[in-house]
Amino acid sequence: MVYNIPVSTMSAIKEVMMTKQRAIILEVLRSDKCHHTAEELFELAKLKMPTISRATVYNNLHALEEEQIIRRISGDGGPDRYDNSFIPHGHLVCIGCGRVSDIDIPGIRDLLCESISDEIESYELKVRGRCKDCRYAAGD
Amino acid sequence: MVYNIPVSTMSAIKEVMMTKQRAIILEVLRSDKCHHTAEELFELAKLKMPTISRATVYNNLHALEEEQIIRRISGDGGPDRYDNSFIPHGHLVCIGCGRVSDIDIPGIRDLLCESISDEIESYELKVRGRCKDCRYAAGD
DNA sequence: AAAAAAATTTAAAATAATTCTAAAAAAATT
DNA sequence: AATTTTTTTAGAATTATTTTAAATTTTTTT
Repeated sequence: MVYNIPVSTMSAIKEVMMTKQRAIILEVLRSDKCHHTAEELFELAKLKMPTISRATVYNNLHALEEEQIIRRISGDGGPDRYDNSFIPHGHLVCIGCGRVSDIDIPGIRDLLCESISDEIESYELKVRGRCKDCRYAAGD
Repeated sequence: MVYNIPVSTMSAIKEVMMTKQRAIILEVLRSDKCHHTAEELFELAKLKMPTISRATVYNNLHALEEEQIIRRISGDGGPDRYDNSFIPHGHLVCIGCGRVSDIDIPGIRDLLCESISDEIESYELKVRGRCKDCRYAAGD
């Protein structure tokens, strides 16, 4: 079986090989909106391919990051997490339940460029506050 | 010698003991605008007290963070760094020289509160771009 | 299609950063 | 001054990640 398929989501950074393992890792990454750790992704990938190795998960996560397909979110105490989108956006780390969700902050890129009077390469924004679910549960 | 002095910079979170070690760690943290790693702070503290232990540096950094005197900046690949201010503000991670500097983004807190329609506890913002020095060196 | 070369995967060892532990020391309280 | 509490210390343990080198898979060359 031949897997030499250019990865579709990217605007041709490099011609990239799609192995079975890499396909599974991407599939798992895209299967929910969660921001999983490498270890979690390893466990989830194992359900689909029990022989997959932890190092392969790390290897591919690095490669996918390099190829600008996914983005690493530096861990807040715990291990790093991975976002299945490369486009920078904010993350809400819930002080209630601990979950990490995406938030869109319109106009932030321009605001940041203004602040450093230059173009920015990317940004990482983590907001600590309560997520919608936790606010609702608290009756606000 | 008695060190039971409430820490001045905080709005009384808890009555906190000021040991020699803790004073040195704070002193080192405040001696420059750099955002040092725990290991760097340990080395700098050793210059002032050669017997200080690495665990003490970690202990105190955690305690100071808990007491809202300093803030931990989660490491971007490397180890975590510490900011001698507790007040959230942006950090510019220079893609040229790698240094981490403070940036002020006016109005960001309100923008973030709007985005999650709630008060926020804090935020962490890392912008990847070129610092003033590197822009200057490049002739822009 | 076979052989050779290149890239990827694997399992395990190594490393880096941080946390834990238990005993010693220092400080606070009685 | 004796007791209790807190902090420090050095080293062991743990966690997350990276490295290694051999095995496997895939691609390229013949």
